[in-house]
Amino acid sequence: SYGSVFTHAKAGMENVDRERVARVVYDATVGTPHHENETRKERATSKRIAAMKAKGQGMTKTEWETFGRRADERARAMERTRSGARKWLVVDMDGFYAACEELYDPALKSVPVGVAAGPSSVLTTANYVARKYGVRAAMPGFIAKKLCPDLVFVKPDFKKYVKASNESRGVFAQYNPDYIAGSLDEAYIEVTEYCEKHDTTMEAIAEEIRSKVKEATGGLTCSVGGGCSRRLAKVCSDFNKPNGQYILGTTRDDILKFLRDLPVRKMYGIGKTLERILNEFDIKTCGDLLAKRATMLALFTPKAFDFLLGIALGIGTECHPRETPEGSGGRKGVSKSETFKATADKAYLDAKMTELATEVALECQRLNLKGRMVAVKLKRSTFDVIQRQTTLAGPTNDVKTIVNSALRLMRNENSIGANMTLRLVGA
DNA sequence: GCGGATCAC
DNA sequence: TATGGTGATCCGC
Ligand SMILES: Nc1ccn([C@H]2C[C@H](O)[C@@H](COP(=O)(O)OP(=O)(O)OP(=O)(O)O)O2)c(=O)n1
Ligand SMILES: [Mg+2]
Repeated sequence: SYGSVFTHAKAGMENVDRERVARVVYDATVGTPHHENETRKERATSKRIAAMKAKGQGMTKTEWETFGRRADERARAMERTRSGARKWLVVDMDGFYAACEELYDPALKSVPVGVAAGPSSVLTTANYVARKYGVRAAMPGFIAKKLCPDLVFVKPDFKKYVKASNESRGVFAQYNPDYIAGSLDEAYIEVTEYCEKHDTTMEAIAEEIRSKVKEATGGLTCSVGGGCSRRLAKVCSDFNKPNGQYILGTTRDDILKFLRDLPVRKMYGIGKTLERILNEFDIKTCGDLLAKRATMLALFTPKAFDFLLGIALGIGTECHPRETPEGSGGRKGVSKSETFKATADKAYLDAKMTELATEVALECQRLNLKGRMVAVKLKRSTFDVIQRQTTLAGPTNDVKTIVNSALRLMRNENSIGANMTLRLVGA
């Protein structure tokens, strides 16, 4: 495994013994179905990389020069759209679920805490005491426990998180009622007008917000990033985490200097796989990304190229999504899924699917939404995921229609060849 | 339109 | 012993 998920830098994990983490994770995981599935996916990525490299090597010098010129032209075109006029803040709570739990049980503050449904489930987050051991979100509880035997598990309690979230949002609304709620613990706030009207700065507002959020939530800390786009503000929110802030200057110079040595993995939208692909082309930082723009143009799709070039230049996401056509839409899906002890028992799987599809339909009714498509998700005991979908005659939130479609989709798969042993179903 | 894959949180 | 749940997007066909 290239292991980037559990070993790459995250706030509060700068001094972690990464060798030890990698070893413990590997020892606990090697040979398991989950690990087999991970290596299968990695092989697929290797193949993808090989195809990209072959494409690059098959190109003539002239072709490369053309890509170079075109990439430069795209960069110049993007530069013409550069604007440092907007002011965005991103607020992100520190160790959110764990910090909420500490409010209700202050004794947890001094011990390592992981928030998970159980030791064989994965952690939704860990407090900063636990992070020193390499314990973090998305890590299975039993591995976290190996890294940190004193780890205390706390079960997630969403009521607490929704309450704290609402309290913090009350603060954000004071600066812009049209703030964008990312998740429960994160918000994008455009303060361009507020700064004008009140003759103030992002720095000052960030200080205020941090103080007011702490007050409003009864003690939760957050970190704030600021910049001239949502993308830059977002990456800055992590820069001085926890309980810190970083405001990036808004000139081209400020931005390119900041990006030059910033690992690409820090940017929203670049995950473990894309990081690995970029690394194969000797791209580790956003600065590398800019330097290798010709390679990017030659090997990635136009959309992916634009995305990467935007990251390299620090351009894009300056405006409120409301100002763009795509951004103004509402919710696009409702789903329920559940993991259980793997089984091929058709009666059990049918009952589970019926239960979940019913919940989806009722949730749609509650939200006053109708769906044009029903999809089911099946995860085999080998961890590979199968999705099947069907487009309905017309939009519906009728329980019978949705349940029957879901059952048909699942049974159809389950009748092909041998019965599947499943560990998860969803609709 | 469908299915696989990736990503964020 | 054991690896979550929800929502979204993109790509290739
Ligand atoms: N794989 C994940 C990641 C996060 N979360 C939940 C729990 C987190 O508390 C919350 C916020 O996610 P963050 O990425 O902001 O992480 P934290 O707030 O926990 O820590 P940090 O201080 O790094 O922001 O979302 C989750 O359920 N599953
Ligand atoms: Mg957070």
